[in-house]
Amino acid sequence: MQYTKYQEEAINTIDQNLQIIACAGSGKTQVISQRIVNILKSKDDVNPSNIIAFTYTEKAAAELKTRVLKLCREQLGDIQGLAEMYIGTIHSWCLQAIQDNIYEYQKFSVLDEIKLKLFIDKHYQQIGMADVGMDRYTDTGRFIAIMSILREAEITDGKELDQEWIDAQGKYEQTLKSSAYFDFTMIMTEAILNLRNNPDFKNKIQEKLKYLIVDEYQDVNPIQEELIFNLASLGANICVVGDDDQTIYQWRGGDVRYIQTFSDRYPNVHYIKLEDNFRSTKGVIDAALKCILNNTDRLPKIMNASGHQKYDLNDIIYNQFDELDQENQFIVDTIRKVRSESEGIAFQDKKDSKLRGIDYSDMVILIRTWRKAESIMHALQDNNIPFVVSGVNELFQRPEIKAARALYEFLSDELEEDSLKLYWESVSDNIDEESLDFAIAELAKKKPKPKTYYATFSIQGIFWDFIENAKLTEETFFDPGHDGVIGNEINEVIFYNLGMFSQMINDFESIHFTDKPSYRLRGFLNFLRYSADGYYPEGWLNNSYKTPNAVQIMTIFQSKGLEFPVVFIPGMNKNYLPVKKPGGKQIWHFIDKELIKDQYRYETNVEDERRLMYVAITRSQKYLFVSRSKENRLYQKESVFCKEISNSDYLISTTSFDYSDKLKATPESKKETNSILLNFSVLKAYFDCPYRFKLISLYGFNQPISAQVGYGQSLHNILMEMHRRHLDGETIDESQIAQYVDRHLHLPYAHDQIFEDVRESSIQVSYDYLAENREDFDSIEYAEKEIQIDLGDGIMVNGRMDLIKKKDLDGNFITTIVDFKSKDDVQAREITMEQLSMYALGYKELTGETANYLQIFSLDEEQHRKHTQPLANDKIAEIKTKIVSSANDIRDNKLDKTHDPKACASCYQRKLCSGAKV
DNA sequence: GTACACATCATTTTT
DNA sequence: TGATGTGTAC
Repeated sequence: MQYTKYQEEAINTIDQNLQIIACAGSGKTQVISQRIVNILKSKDDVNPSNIIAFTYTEKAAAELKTRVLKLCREQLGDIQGLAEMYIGTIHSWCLQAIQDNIYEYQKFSVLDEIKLKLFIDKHYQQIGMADVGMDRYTDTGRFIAIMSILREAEITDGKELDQEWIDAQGKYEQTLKSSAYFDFTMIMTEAILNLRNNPDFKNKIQEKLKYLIVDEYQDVNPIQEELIFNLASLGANICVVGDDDQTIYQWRGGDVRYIQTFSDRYPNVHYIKLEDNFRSTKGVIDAALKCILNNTDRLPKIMNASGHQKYDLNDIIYNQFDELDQENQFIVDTIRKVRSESEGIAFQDKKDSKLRGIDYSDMVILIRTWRKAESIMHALQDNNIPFVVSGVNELFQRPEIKAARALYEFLSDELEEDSLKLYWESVSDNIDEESLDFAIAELAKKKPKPKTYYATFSIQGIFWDFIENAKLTEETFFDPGHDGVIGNEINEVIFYNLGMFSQMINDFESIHFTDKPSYRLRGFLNFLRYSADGYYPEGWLNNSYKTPNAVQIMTIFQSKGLEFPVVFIPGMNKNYLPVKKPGGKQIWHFIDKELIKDQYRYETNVEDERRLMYVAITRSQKYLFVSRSKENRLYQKESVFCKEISNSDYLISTTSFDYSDKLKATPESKKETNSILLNFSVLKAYFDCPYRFKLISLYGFNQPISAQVGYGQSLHNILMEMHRRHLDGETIDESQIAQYVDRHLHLPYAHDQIFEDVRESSIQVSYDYLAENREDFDSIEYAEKEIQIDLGDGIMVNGRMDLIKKKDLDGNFITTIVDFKSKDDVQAREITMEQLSMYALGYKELTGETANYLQIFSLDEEQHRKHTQPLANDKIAEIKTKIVSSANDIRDNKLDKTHDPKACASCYQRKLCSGAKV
């Protein structure tokens, strides 16, 4: 790999703080990755665990990780402990840090937006929403927004928050904490608080951290900057990378100023600009610059066209039409010109790669708002151009979702039996009538009575039973006459959507499981009507790891970081980009605008929107088609950005251009392998049965919640504290056990009596464990150790080992990997052993050593048993091969049924499966 | 050219 | 609920 002078300089600046301004297409990720490898290479006292790299999304993290690991393998060979390098989001680092170091937080889980909304509505009074004059349900979203702004933003100097809001904030956090929940903000505030006030915590972080790298630094908000500043203050070298022209997350409080003033706030900063764009032609770059130069608030910089892509006439076109249909027709015609039936325009991905014909998946249509997508989708569909869209939320229009909802309307007597039957018959003609009648009859028996015990009523269980009784499987919905959307058969789409419905039930019941059944049922229907609608995406893109060969339609936001040979930016009208402010109730109706420092950042302004336009244009490697037409009343006039880019000499208006004399080649999708990140439990499901994996991981069918949920995890946490404290040099004795149990035992769905019983038995189990194993404690090497395996080719597996023991038998070290099970399950033993041999592989990556024994330790109250097996010599190589081939099958969507009676017998998902053999 | 009434339309999304 | 476009009156 050839680096430019400035890239080289960035890679080699490792003893000084570093700020990199990286323009679009400047090879940023490659530079960061190479710099990390360079640190490991040239610093003898630095190992992977000394490095933390923050990215903004999980996806970006996976990409960076893959790149770093690849370079490490190439340049450093077999290096141990790479898993201990942190590459991930700020949030997950914080969560990991506090859960790893503060025992109380191990039982906590994080509420995502929809569950948080359910939780707040449930605890409306207690949580303080009523006190600030907000209405239940209708204002919840705004309450959430205010809670995050109050805690993530800064308060204007000299202003003070009203007491009622301070109280509400306190109540809100207290209520969440008492149920062992975090919201996204608390993860960060807790980490910062502990860095400041908890010396043990601070020391543990400080001991390790030597290099901190922050990608996408331009999008950092005040609380994140505070965390970064605190971490850097521990004495770490800090490197930030970003482009102030690509700040597009201001609605999260992202503040360009942090990157603009970095060197004022951090000492000894070396400043490097990467101004070579290797992605796009001179024409694309010129158009982008003509636009972004109108922003006043930016760091001075240039952008050179330094790549191999060459501008040709008619590459960049801007057209205006009178009618929307004409505009869409232009898009269709252009797609056909670029890629016709058998040939595509020749394109060269890299300087030295061979020519290939542009294919559908090389083209993207970028939109600012989702309402723009519909007419384009129709035009493409009518012209048989394959396309994929992600983020359309019309799920509740789908017949299978209406039918699933009807089950519960029937249960709560809002719907007649005949109507319910009609709903299901409209999903597919193939449903067996007799089975359907039977399923409905069984369903009718489950109507909740006033005294039904909550734990015997399960919305999820009812759903699964209905599917089983009605004999609904993926095959049922097969319909050769009915086209699914590209890449997916219609039956896959329907089953995916039913899986999404299962997800909705799970989200709801995870908050409301202990509600009285009749009340819970009503609540669920309201949830579907008022909250869930519009929140869950329709399933025709995300149900596979495979990217289909199709034109992609996505928002400009989603396109950040991607590149395409061909980019369309349609609908370029005033009020669309820059977007018009929406009406309706705003959070500023409830809190004083003046209160929040730089409040304007949370509202979009023209410069923010211009940055979006800039991001959109710079996605293109060569072809760029901007267009507009008069739509409805709001969209009559041309966007100001069109006038700006029209100043570029490279931009032409024409509909009669011709690509026929261009060099052609056979269409061929870009070869790129998506990184695939698996964990051990997902892989375990795959080993059992690939189709089971599909139902769980791709379709999202969730098993019903039970009153005992949490017991196994609690036991793990209790033992972990014992082991960890022993490792820290403390003496563990029986007198502490009750304390550990009370700290960790968390059964969110158990009533008082069950809780007491489980508490008693947990104490007993822990007591016995300690008595029987104390002697062994000195041989503990790790307790709850995160491991990660990199199998190359973008395949990564991660997981946690419960316990590693290393015994010194007179100079011979015997290593045993232990997995705790709360129940002795004879059937699952074999599969658990397989899981343990995966851990052995992880252990080898971590330490370079091969474990000797694998042990399953069952913590059954009646009989605590150990099953120990030696690790066979060839087992590690064997399991490695097995994981790689599994990962490749997952990538190719080869997820067939096992038909193995043994696997089917212990599979809960068999209720949804046509191939189950028991 | 401007003031005003009235009709029309209505974001993005990550953790 | 609020911003914008259109039509009308002056």
